[in-house]
Amino acid sequence: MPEELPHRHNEQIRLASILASALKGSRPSNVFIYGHVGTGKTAVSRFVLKRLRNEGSLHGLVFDFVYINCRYSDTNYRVLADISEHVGLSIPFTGLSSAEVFRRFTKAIGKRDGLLFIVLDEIDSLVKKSGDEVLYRLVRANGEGPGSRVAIIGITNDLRLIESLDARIRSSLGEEEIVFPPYNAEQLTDILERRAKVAFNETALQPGVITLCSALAAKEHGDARRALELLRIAGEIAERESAAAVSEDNVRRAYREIERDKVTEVIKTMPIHAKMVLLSVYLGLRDQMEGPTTGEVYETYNRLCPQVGLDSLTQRRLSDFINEMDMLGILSARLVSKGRYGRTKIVKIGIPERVLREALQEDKRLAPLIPENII
DNA sequence: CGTCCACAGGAATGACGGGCGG
DNA sequence: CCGCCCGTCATTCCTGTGGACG
Repeated sequence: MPEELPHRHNEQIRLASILASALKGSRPSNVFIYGHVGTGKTAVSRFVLKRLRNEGSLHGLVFDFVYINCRYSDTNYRVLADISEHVGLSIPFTGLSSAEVFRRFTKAIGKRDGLLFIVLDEIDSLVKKSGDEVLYRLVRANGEGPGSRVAIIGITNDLRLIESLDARIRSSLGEEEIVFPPYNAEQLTDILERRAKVAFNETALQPGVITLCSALAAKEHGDARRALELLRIAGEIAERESAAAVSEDNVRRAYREIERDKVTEVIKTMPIHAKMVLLSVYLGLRDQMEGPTTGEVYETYNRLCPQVGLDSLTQRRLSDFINEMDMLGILSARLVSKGRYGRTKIVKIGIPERVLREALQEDKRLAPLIPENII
């Protein structure tokens, strides 16, 4: 991790100046941070908070912060549990009512001094899945009792998130807003060059490698994390082949490899019914170029299930699977109306066929169902 | 211009595995 | 051990709907 965050100076200043009122002893505004993935939202927040904590201790003030990634803690309960554990409580992963956890949390925090910053990263996945109840509670956690107080920093990739929140939360959480613009290709190049200076020998990168990495990443909303990952994987590929230097071709291979690994990992960990749905879509694809409808997928799925000794689920459940995989980009489902002949979704595979086959083959239970020949 | 298809997707409900305090 | 509540997964029942057909 670098000591500095290039091209994010303005954002650091902005966030710092909002939070700095804590140094004067008052509770800083809650902050909402917007921006695409890999635009440095998380890094800047952590950086600023760490410095603020240090600065605070110089002035005899106690600042603490919890970082919670709401993609993994995506229920009210888990968010509360995570925060509570941070302040020294031990909370079982299930068993308590969330009201109880919240009560314990407010009690514990009342006994502490200072200010607790709660960073809720990827807050959109929490709100989408579990609503905004926790947010409401946390926002109101302040007035209750003396002792320490909380300030909330919400981070989201979804720019429209705040509209979907309850008005009371909106006004309180969105007291301040910061938007992180994506990095452009030039800035990405600069970031990569700084990092490459540390990570690679001077001659280890062929000309054009860094430019290609940043160009590929710039296409994906200026994702700096992706750019760095590309460079690293490309380096690993070159190393594996004991090449003298990383080539542009290595970068392109890294690009494909990253894509593939991400997808197979996701598919591997899916429940078997989801895999069966995926396979059904794949088989449906073989007959028609347009891709099967939900109904057709369900038919195939129903036919397949008994062959592996599985009870089939309902079509309602299956359509949830299709939607989930659509969100993940494994499938692409398009809502079409065929007028008199109904309204359905046309489902297609969103990943290279070979990748899909390999991922499905991993599961011994459905391997026998996968046909030899390709479309 | 209304009908009606083939679903989408929301809401309520229930089974299940689990932890809690008492 | 009990009664309670949790999250997760799944079912059942339901209302909503874009647009070709008649």
